[in-house]
Amino acid sequence: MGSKTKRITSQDVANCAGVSRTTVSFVLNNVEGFQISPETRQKVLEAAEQLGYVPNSAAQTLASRRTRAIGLVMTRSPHHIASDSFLPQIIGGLLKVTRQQNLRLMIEQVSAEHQSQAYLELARAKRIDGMILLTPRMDDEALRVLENAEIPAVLMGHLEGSHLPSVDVDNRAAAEQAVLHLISLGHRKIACITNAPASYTAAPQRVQGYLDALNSAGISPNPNLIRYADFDPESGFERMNSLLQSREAFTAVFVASDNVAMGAKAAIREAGLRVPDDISMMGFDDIPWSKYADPPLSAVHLPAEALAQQACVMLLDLIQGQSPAEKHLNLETELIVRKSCRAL
Amino acid sequence: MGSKTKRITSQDVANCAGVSRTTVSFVLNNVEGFQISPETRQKVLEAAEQLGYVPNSAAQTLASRRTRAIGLVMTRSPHHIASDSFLPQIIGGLLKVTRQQNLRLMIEQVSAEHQSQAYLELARAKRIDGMILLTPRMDDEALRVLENAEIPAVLMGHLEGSHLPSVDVDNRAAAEQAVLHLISLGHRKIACITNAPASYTAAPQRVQGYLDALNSAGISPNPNLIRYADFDPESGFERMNSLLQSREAFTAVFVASDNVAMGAKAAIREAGLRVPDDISMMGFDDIPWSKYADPPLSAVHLPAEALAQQACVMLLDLIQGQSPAEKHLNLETELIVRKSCRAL
DNA sequence: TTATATAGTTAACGCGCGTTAGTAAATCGC
DNA sequence: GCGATTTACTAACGCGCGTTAACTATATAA
Repeated sequence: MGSKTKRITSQDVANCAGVSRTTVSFVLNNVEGFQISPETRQKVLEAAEQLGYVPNSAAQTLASRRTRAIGLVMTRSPHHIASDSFLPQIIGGLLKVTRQQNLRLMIEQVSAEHQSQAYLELARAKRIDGMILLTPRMDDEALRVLENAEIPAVLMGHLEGSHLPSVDVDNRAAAEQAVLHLISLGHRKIACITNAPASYTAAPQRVQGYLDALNSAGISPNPNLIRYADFDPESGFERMNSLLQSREAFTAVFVASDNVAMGAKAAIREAGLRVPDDISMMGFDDIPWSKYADPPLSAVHLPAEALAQQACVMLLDLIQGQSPAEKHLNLETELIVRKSCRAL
Repeated sequence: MGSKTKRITSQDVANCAGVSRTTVSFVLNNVEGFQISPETRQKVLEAAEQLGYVPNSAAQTLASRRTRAIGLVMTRSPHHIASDSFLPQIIGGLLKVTRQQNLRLMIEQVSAEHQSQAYLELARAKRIDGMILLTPRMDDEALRVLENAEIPAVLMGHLEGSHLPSVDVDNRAAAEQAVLHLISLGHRKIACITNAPASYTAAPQRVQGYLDALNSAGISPNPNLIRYADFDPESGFERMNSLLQSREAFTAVFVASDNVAMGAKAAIREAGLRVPDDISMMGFDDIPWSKYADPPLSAVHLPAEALAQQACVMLLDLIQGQSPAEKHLNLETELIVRKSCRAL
């Protein structure tokens, strides 16, 4: 355990086992097509075990041109990341796959300023074999560059007109379903607070679902009842205050993010109103805390872990040169009815 | 932008600029002690820019023996990670530092089974220059191995008897302060639900603070009022139910994790009781949602981002061979009084 | 004028490993 | 018993870069 022990290389293992380094490599990597006698194999494995040999991954990468690592790339600021109630589920889902496939997971945050270069450099530097892109923005020009490059990448979310493979839910349909539920309870004046600014694709999609639900019920949408939030509870708090102060009447609100909904609910409470007695609330995402909120929040369940896992699987296909079975995978959502909506 | 463009190496840059590869390396890495004429430097920079040269990090690592990457190592299961309301703050804090230092961040999850090897292999594989260890467990023998190895590592949390540098808060004192606040409001029958099983160091420390507060107020602790939760809201829900069903009387509860507290609060509500009217609740961590809970949760504020940043800074010192200024850094906590505790 | 320092640059080695082309010995067919 | 095959292994190259030692040309000192 001394600290001056030299690094153990495959050459050391070879010497110890009395074979060549090539043989060590063949044995340890289970290379097909080369015959290794059982006793030689055994000797090598024992030597490696005894010396505590761990291959140097930089050398492996350099020689094999594969890093065995993938990147999770986020475009949001560290501040927003800190209150992202969704991230743990994503990371948990990714870790499940990466551990089982013996991959490493790298977290990258690229800022809006140097996006155009960031993606490319990430892959060109060969730190990762491919990447999963979180919450893409429609105005992200760097993504266009990615499409023309040879870099394996999977989108979590959907980007209109992009050929990048993607994993997503049908945001529009899910939002429509949620709002239809409110309508079925008798609500007709329904407000909407988005999850994010309009430049993030999911936001307008969910708004569209909201509008479609209203239209299909013969309710003409009131633009004054729509607010665009910005991911965090603070923004939900503000937007709800804005709605309440607008003096537009509404009996229910569809908040396209549970995280934002937490803030919105606080604003309702501070205004002396109650959920669902005065205002019914429908969320979106079904984060782990929604179930324990007061009242328990009805919401569209987003299969976050499954999304992450599927994205990871697709990415692995891409890395291995196979185009994935489905280029744009849509996972199922589910409407979870709890106690935040009441019938009129 | 063709996909068949060969990788651009420093040799290409050298050829393009009409100099040697060595000169390219000197210019691009700003190596001291070698004089490069301004015009040569300029030529190299232009060539690199024009060709879109991005150094291959595997080759850099192999040659320089530095990865410019650090790892965040968690021992908890992917399932627990998914509901960790704390993780985003940690990652956000780390990203701030790593971006500014041009480092990469790797997320690792080591399972309890092969812990003993895991830490060592991580570093020996030279994927990372050092690591930050989250929520260490007291019975983690692999950590002992780390201490004797030459691997830069910083603990987030404290481990009794470990010489590993650490960043933490004074859990005992913070918990004591929180419970003293309850006592000052007149509570004398105070229950306690921990954040985690006793094997995670922070849990017993916070319990100790709870006990110290009671003792200093001349209240003899009731062991029947203590429950050990398991990180997530579910466990909080269960433990609170267990407390309520025990028929032991209590007017307040100290929950040593806001995340757990959310579940506990739901249990109280489902039992037909109210916070703070029937039971006052004091949390710990002050996660971003506590402020928006109903009622807003009083809690000890844990400077999560700052903890992450400090851990990162210490780790960088370690990697550069300097022992950090303070080996065991304790950051300040703050008692945030909101509306979940009432005076008796 | 000769020795010496300095500025500017490069040849060449090594980091640790994957992999191809090849070698030597054992086995086989007839 | 001799070439043809199979079995078991290895020498040697290259991945792309950092870095040391050396080399050339010019300026300075003796």
